[in-house]
Amino acid sequence: MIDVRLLRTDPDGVRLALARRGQPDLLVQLDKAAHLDARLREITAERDEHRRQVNDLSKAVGLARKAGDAQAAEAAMATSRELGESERSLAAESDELQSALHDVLLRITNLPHPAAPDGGGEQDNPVVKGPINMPASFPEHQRVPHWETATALGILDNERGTKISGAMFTLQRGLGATMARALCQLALDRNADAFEEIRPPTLVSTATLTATGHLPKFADDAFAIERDGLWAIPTAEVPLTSLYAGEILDETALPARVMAHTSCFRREAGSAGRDTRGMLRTHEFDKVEILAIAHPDQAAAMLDELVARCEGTIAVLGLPYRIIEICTGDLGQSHHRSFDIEVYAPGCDRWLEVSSVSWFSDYQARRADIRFRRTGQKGTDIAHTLNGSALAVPRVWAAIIENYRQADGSVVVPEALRPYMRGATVIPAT
RNA sequence: GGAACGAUGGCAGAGUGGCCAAAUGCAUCCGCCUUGAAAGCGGAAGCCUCGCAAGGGGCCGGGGGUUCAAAUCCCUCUCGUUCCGCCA
Repeated sequence: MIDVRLLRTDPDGVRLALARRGQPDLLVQLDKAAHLDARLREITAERDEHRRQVNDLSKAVGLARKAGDAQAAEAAMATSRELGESERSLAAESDELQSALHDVLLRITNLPHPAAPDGGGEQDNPVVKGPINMPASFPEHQRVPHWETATALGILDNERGTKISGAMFTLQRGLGATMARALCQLALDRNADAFEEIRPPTLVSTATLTATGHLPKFADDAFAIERDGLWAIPTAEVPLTSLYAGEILDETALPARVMAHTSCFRREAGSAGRDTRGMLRTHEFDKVEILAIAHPDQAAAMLDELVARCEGTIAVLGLPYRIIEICTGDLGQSHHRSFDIEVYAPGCDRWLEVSSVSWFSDYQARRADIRFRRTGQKGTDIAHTLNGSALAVPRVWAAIIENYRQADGSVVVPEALRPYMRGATVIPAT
């Protein structure tokens, strides 16, 4: 959530920042929030005054009783009873306003970072680095889509995956399955120098999925286990962000860095028929996520670090890649500033988004109530959260199959993965 | 799934209608002492919110109720612990 106080003290600034996203309705919601907030404060002040009087009278009753003055006690009780009536109705109104304001605020997006590039949508995202590792041209034998190569090699069996679970579920087998696991191991090992490995739950509560901004707006995108009130996580960002929810951290504990390898589940509602072949878009996939809970002053540098770490893993795999920055029109609800890493897949002839690194400012942390205490100072502050995909398996896996395909149809195992693949150097054509 | 007990400040833990924002201990911060530290001694200090301020209001797991007045009584939900049952 954005800070209501900022909306009070600098309404024009908030308005201008949000306007950069190019969604007129956001500004309507913003006005609604400002109006509700003003009304709420009016009512709350009035309610508080009534409460003060009731509190004073209650004390007076106790004192009068003790002094043996039954008549005075009785009089104070009568007055207090009357005040109680109006106090209750004011309190009810205040509660209503508060929950209405909360509902509106939950759906208002984060403010873009001033340096985030302006733009109307995906097509306006600028390339900020690369292409790197990009050959001048690709030989014909690399112009084969991964689903054809992998199926022929017997390492991808989507027919059976579909039999088991339905469309958009994949199944890797043999060295294909091993390579999927190897990719995760590589990503974990490359970040183990600074990140604590977590194995979080992959089914989470509604509160947890709300903290990251996935609810209430994007309920249709997540798999729900309604009977138990649980949701399947779309990314490890969800449980990792809530790791310290409701806690007050010591400033010296920041930045807190954690990582996790989990399955991720996405309904991909509305994308039926798109990218359904191969592994470009699936309901369930594996990913290693790295996440930091940082002091606001550390956040900008942390964003750079996360980008560098995610980029490093792609680079060590020898894949052609580039980095784009997400423009204001394409920025996700919770996002303050984001970079995507894209890998080129010659078989599909497409740039594939394989990693997204983002800074959420205090937007998620306010929802999750993650605070920190400055050493030697009173009070608490909201922390900042950042995260990035250290490695998302399916698209990287697909890009390897396409980029490392040889003329005989076999696929060379990238050097960096060999230690995790029992020494296999090639996935042989049978 | 059944039963019992529990949930209080950063942590531990008293408190069973008004004198309670709440004892005490640990941790924290400031000072004294010390070459420095520890120990010791003295002091400060919960969180949220409204307000320029003075000050006000709220918060004892969440929600509801009883009462002039609730951490305290009642209902309900959630979570935890232990025992039984089941089980990788």
